[in-house]
Amino acid sequence: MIMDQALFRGMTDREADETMRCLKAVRKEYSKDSYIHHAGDIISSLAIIESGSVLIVQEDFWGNRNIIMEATANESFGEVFAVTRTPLSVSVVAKSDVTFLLVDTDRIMSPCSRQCASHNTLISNLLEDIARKNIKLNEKLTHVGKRTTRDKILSYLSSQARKSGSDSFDIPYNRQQLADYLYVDRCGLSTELSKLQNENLIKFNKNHFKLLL
Amino acid sequence: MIMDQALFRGMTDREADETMRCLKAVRKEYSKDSYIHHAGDIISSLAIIESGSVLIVQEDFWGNRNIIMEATANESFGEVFAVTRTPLSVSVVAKSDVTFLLVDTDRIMSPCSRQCASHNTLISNLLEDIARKNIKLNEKLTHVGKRTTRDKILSYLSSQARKSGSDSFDIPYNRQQLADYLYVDRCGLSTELSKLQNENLIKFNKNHFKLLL
DNA sequence: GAATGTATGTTGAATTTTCAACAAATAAAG
DNA sequence: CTTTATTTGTTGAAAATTCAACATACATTC
Repeated sequence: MIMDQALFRGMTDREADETMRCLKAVRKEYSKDSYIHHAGDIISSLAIIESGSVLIVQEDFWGNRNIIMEATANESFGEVFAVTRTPLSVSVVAKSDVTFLLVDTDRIMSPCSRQCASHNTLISNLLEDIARKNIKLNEKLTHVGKRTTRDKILSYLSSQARKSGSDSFDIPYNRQQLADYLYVDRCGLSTELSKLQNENLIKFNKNHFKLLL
Repeated sequence: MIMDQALFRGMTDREADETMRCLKAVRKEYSKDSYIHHAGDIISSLAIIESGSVLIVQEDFWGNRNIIMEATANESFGEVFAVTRTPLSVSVVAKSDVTFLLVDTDRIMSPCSRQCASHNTLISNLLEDIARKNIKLNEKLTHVGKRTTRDKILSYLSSQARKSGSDSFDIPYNRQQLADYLYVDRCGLSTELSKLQNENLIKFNKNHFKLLL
């Protein structure tokens, strides 16, 4: 269902459909392993995945390849590059056979002749999505920016405590996932968590944590 | 001049002024060291600084204070939190006496009665700014996410090479700034750069770099 | 051009992180 | 309940980072 897509929040299925037609969205198909975008390309459309999935990959000067993330059905990609017309710093590759809708962001941003209300909703949703991603990135950066595993942990736990509004809360990651998120070694993470517990700064059990003053 | 502000790109001074009135922007004054926003607050307006400057600070559970960034005249703050209505993860403090314009983001996002063209420009600019910030954050994260100083450097230099479109380019930082950006020790950075040069992977002189195959 | 200041590079010791191998606890499957 | 798989914790050695102190190069000012 197309309206499961975040960009269509607050629209009925009919409205979403109509908006896509009004914006002249184009359906594209790519077969597994083919390149959808190459690093350096300048794109003018965002893509909404209908089926299949894509990999966002980065290749450095010496050819080392790195998977940044995966996007799958009902997710989108390319928004920020399309909106800013910045040359892509990543490539996009079809992980499986994939179909998606391409929507020109200029068309999204300029008012349409029929003044449809869903058009404004779409713009709001796009802005909100990007802003939300922005907050997440900023947050991660403040954790990751700490020099030691200990400080990364404390920064992360502080922020989770604030979000939950309590000094006692669950985190959405297991140890390996938390280590990946903070860019540290899982063993080092476990060790440091144990130390923090011994020093009575925190208490934890599985993914439930409590901060102590 | 108000139109020096990024959000007013493409508008005349008169248009910018008119738009601000149309959006019922409110002028606020805060005196040095007073809190403009507290972490946890939910805000609905972005702020455009007219004079003075503010500090975006973060305080963790144990009370450690950390300056994230500074914003000064003609810059703005609060956009992403206002747009998403996410509780602030930071506080905003007046670094000096400061005046700014508060603009409600709901009003920005909903079409105004007079259908002014600058209104659409404003929305575009806002979206573009946030998207651009997003790209910067993502980029930094891919560098910072590497585990070793060496890999951080190579990731950063690769991306600069791509941006410049050449294997030979200047970087906009001195050593200390680059170290800060990559969250590493300046001495370690210098050492690693020298190693890379000895291994004939790169050549550099001051802030000019060349990547070698 | 001497003196001062700033940016960069170098070194070794102390600290921290990673890595590998394994132990213990918990969950899932038969 | 037993077996198997998965997650988490622990340890010590190797590798990398930080830190402090200093050397060198370069630019600026008087």
